[in-house]
Order: sequence, then C-alpha cells, then structure tokens
Amino acid sequence: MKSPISKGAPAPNSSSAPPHRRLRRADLPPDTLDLARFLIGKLLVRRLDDGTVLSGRIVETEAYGIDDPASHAYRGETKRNRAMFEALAHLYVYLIYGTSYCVNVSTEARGIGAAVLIRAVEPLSGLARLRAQRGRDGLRDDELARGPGNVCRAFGIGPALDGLDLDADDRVVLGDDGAAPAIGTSVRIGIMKAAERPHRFYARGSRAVSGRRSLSP
DNA sequence: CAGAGGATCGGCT
DNA sequence: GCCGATCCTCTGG
Repeated sequence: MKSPISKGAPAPNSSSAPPHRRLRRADLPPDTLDLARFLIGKLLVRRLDDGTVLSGRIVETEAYGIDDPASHAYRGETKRNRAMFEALAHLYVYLIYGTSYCVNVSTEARGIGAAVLIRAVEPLSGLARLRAQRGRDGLRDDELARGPGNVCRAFGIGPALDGLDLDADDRVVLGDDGAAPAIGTSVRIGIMKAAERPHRFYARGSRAVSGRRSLSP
C-alpha cells in the first residue's frame, strides 16, 4: 500500500502554496546528478498571469549531464538548447513530438550544456486549475502532473518560459518545505542512447511518479 | 530544401 | 504492448 508523500490534505481549491523557503541559485548544487537528486521532494510553484498560484512536489527527475549522448546538448549549443548552456537555475523548455512540452532546470556553469528534466509533480495547491489545464476527465489528483508533458500542461509551462532565470522571475519558483522523501534510482525513460545510465530519480511510494511500476519500486 | 527523428501521450489490442 | 498524432529542429546534400 503506497501512500502520498505529502501528509495532510491541502484545503480544497486552496489558492496559495504550502509554507516553504524559496530556493535561490546559491542554494542549489550545480552538479547535474546532485541537482536531480536534490530536487526530489522540493516544491514547484507557478504563478500564472492572472495571479493564480499552482504548486506541487517534484517526485521524479532525470539528469542530462556533461558527455551524455542522450542530452540535447551533446553536440553543442544550438538555438533550441541555448538555455541548457546558461548558468545554473534557468529553465529549458522544448517541444517534443509536436505534442508536448518538457521543462528542465539548467545545471553546471554558464557555457556548459546540462540540465535536469522534471518528469512528475505531486499536486499540492491550485488543484482545480491544474485539472482545468489538463482538460481531461476522470484523472486522480496524483495523475494531473504525472509525466513531463503533463507537468507542463497542468502548470502552464510553455515556450514563453524558455530561458527563464529562477532568481530573476517569480513566475516559476522552487521551494523547500522540509520534506525529505526516500529516493529511488533507475534508468531514464524514453531514450535510445546511453540507456543504461541510472540517471533517473524518484520519490519512493508516490503515486504521482510516471512510468511502469517496475521502474519505481 | 527535404527528410528524419524526438527526454510524450493516450487510445486501442 | 503497440501505434499514430503532430511539428519543430537539426542535419545532410
């Protein structure tokens, strides 16, 4: 029997994020694998243009680091992957399969192309809006931001936020509320190159984690 | 300039 | 488990 990482039901339709400390660039480990692990259990807070606040707990990430054939940055900087070469703590948002967006946090020093993909988030506040932005019926709360494309859809993250500096913009914020879930490790999902590297991290026991059950024991 | 392919999703078998 | 949708980016000629 798996239980949610987050204890205590959030107030229905609560419009603000749970109490937390905002994480600044200086609080984040610059190493890609370190940040991928660090982000598990942290909060993702999104302020929409109309003032609505959406928040959730990051429960699944993947690292795309230096010298990684699976990384968009492997063959150098291009127009698309420019944000991966920014300093630590910029968003890299890209379109995948013409149908979904994926959001990453850039890692390492400026000039080095690397990032952490946010693959799943367990909703905490703004549930009604998260559900509306998914535009699909019959979803449990923990399914609203399960999978990288669904994270972006639910949280309203698109190409307009590509390159956003997490220290210079309030539209997307990372937070720490003290939670420290047990972390599991596995290979990454949906890639063909360097498929054997154990660069995926997830919160054990969270139903919001994506992928086959056997990948997240 | 054409063609291939992709860090996905959701529906169907 | 398999497959199609959908479209932007990068590569090669």
